[in-house]
Amino acid sequence: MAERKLSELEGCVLGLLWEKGPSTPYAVRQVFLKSPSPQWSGSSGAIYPLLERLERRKLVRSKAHATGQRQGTLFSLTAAGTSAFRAWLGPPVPEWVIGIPPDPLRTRVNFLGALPAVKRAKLLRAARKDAERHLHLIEEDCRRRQSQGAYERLMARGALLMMQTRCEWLREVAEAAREQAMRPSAGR
Amino acid sequence: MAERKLSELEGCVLGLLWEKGPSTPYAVRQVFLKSPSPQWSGSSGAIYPLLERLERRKLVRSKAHATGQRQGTLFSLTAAGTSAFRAWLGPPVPEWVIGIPPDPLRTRVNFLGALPAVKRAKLLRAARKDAERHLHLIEEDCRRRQSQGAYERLMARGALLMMQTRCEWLREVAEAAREQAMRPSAGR
DNA sequence: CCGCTCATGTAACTGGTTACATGATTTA
DNA sequence: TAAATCATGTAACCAGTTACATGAGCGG
Repeated sequence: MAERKLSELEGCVLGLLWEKGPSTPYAVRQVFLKSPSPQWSGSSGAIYPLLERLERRKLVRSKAHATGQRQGTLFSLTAAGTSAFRAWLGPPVPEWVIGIPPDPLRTRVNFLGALPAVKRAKLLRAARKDAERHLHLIEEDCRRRQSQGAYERLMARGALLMMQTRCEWLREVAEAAREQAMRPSAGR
Repeated sequence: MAERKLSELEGCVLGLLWEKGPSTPYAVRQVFLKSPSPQWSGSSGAIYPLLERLERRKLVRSKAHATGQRQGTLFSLTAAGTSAFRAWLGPPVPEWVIGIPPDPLRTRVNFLGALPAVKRAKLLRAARKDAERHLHLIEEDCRRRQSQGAYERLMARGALLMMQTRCEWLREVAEAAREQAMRPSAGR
């Protein structure tokens, strides 16, 4: 035993195979490409080698699969793959999975003082508008998923709650910035 | 012009130099090492080469700096570095910065159906406890930052709000899972 | 039949990671 | 002075990225 542990993307791909059954690499990619919050590009350069890796580790098995002239490969979970996937899921769930994920917007807010007041206001205005728009996207995605399983729905709901909080927080930030600008001793 | 654009970590490091003034690589590392939500390891293998990169691009300037027998380098922002940093901050802020950041816990919830009910319950119990603990950490960090600048505080507040939402969401998930378990046709 | 999109891949690069090495400084 | 840890670095590795290549299927 003592196999090298799965990367996050590898865990996800195993999960997709579990969820959707035997799939082509292309089908796997589409899930990532179409996701509303794309944490991975879903590029072929990521997926194809990854599946080969998993096959070498016997977590996945491949089967030739041709549609017409075009030939491809269908991948499915092995028993070992299934249990590796369950182990990846947890428990236990590692610390860093529980903790708050990194957020590039938060770090930018940290440095907002580096901008002249005008740019700062402009940034926040744009950010709030875009965030609001993104929120609608997620709401829609959430609604679309009502037909799916309980946990898919709960995941989507998680994204929704996060995005709502994000918007409220941005409102607070913008408000604070506005107050800041009123005071004479602003700007750096 | 048309310089290659800054990575997220590069932007952060420039920001730290802006915030703290001339710093040694070691000092920069400490910020990442001590951060309560470590999105980067802050390893020397990341920071030293990064600063060299930035120096080659003239965004940063280095100065020999010895304390006693030990010699090191002090890095500071150049004018070009300052404006590159401001440009990185935005506006405009790229889409993916606005959108909800990826969250490994959310993806795990998506696949929760793959676990037997007992493990699922156990996972959620542990996750909620750990999340609650993490929340306290962040609350504390938040309190500690009250003395700092407005935007540092707002960043910390953002983290706090997110973590609170995370905890509430986890409660929902656990509740839904409990209901699920009650119904006879559960488990896969 | 021409061009567009679908589907399957490969290759080069890169921004990080972990692990290791080394000498200075502090502490027991 | 021996052990710990501080501070500075280097080297090998790696999981992703973008960019490119190729042929199938299909709509005009």
